Amino acid sequence: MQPVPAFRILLIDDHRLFNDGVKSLLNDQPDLMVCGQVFQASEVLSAIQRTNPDLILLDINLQGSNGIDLGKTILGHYPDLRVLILTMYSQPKLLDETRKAGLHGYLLKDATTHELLQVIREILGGNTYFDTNVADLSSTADNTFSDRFAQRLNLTFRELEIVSLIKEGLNNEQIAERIHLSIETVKTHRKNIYFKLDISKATDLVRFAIEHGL
Amino acid sequence: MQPVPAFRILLIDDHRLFNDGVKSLLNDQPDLMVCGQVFQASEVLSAIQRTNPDLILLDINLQGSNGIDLGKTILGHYPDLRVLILTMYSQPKLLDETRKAGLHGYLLKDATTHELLQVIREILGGNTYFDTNVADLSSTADNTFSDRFAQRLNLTFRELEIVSLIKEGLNNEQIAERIHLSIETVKTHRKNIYFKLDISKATDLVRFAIEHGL
DNA sequence: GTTCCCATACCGCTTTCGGGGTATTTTTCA
DNA sequence: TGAAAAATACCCCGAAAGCGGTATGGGAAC
Repeated sequence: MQPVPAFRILLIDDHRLFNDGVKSLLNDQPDLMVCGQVFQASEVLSAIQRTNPDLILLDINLQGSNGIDLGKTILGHYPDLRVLILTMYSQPKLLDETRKAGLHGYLLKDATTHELLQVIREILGGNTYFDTNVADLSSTADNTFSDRFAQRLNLTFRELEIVSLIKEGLNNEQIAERIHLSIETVKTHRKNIYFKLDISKATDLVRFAIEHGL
Repeated sequence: MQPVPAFRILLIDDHRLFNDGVKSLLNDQPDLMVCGQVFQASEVLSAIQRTNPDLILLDINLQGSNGIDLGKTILGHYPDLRVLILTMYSQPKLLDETRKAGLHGYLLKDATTHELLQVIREILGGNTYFDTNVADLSSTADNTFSDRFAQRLNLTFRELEIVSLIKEGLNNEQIAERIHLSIETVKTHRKNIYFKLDISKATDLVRFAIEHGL
């Protein structure tokens, strides 16, 4: 019936409806088939053994564990498997962890179906894909984000340092202590940062910093 | 072609993949059809007018706004519409809010497809359905991401609303205007939020909100 | 039917932030 | 070797946030 065997995909997501929905979407594709669905982290390894998948779609938010660690575990046992993280979390930190864990992709759940299919085929073809919508960094991120943003937004290194500390929740006094400056200097830097980013308060800065992975 | 016209269903969920998945599931049913998909709260009313649905499947966690309020608004404009909340949040309080808002159902996203179809038909038949699996999660604090729920569960609905507005960058005055409260009340809520989350300032809150997808 | 929680609202007081400046010393680099 | 940019530092002042209270009405819960 199937002239070329389809790629086998295992879905791991404790949201059954999402799981079912993706299954339905994927099974519409002639070259892809869902070989199994898992709703709990504990069942993953046995399901892999049973269903022999080529690719695993893995949610981060699993009951009892987190998807990135689970992905790492899976690769430890089955190094040839491809693993794509599929998540609602648009967090550069998580994307970074995913990359560092050696997983093959990170896609947001608000991607379109078309994007999902593209990414799946990309990964099955041996490439990786890390959603650029998570942060403004290209898929070939070899240099630090800071450098890129420093240039783009004309933030100096000192300013970036202070952005980072503000993001961490330090106030002017704490920042001054931490990097051995006068509070007044910190305030000056802060003012300059606000001016350059065209914002007016710390909450804006935190949002900006997190959204841009600073 | 269709001897009996199918019920028309409008999907509102900013997770496109979930949206597409459910669409695919529903369109497999002869008596149901997805008449439209909406990814943003702002587009809902015009989409209803355009697509003339019988039932709306509504996520709670829409960017910026919240599904329950949106559902209430929808019923205000279209009282004959049926609205089913479809959410990942297993919170009795939210279920309760849904019921009080006069919406017709509350189903968890980890329901099975079969359950979803059953519930949809139940609601289209004039009944309501409120998921009995909605558990008090206060006891299950085990995995990495449970803090997202655990901590969030301590926040009341009003508090969550204010968290969201603070995250958006509004100050007390603006929040007070937006949701028609006294500034003093907003300050009180803010204090309570800080206490519950064990933080002390707005930047901490923004970080918390973003990291936890609020 | 009383107790607890939530949402509402106010007061006073202190600290921090944000916006307006100015100014000196390094560093960079053309 | 100069000019520009970066880093440092200070002043004033008003606005906002944060912290300590107290209080009341309405539901929900038990």
